[in-house]
Amino acid sequence: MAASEDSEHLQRLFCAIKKVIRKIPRGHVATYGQIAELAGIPGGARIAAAALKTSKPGDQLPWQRVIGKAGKLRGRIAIHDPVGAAIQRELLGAEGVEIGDTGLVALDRYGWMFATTGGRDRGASPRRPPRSASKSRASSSRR
DNA sequence: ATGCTGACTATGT
DNA sequence: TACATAGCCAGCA
Repeated sequence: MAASEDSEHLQRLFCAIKKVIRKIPRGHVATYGQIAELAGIPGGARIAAAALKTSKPGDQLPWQRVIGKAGKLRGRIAIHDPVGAAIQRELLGAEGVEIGDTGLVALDRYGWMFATTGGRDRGASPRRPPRSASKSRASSSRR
């Protein structure tokens, strides 16, 4: 069974990753590491990325919901094609995911299994309107 | 068979 | 805070 194991292993890898990505509920986003971990590949964030890269738009994979741990929209399309980035941003916004002015997604609010499982540490107000009246820094941001 | 790259992440300076 | 380097796993040259 070793021979077929390899094939199955590869198939299972991509299949698991795709499955995980499809499991991402609407209005939420997940990170590569999270997806890889759920797919059975802890630390294989690049594998999840590779899976998306190799996959095609016909796979119904909501790659838009897959972002970096920093909340930054990653992706060859988003980087190489500014139009693609705009599309991703638009799609996420249509799902209810709001993006900061700098293009950052609030994982604290939209993070998959992060806001749903009540991950929030301490009552730090999960919903914290990010920027509002910038200009005056100082303020209490942090803490 | 060996090595580099890559849609990442964490740590160090 | 920002840039640079190391670690990680799989695909591809």
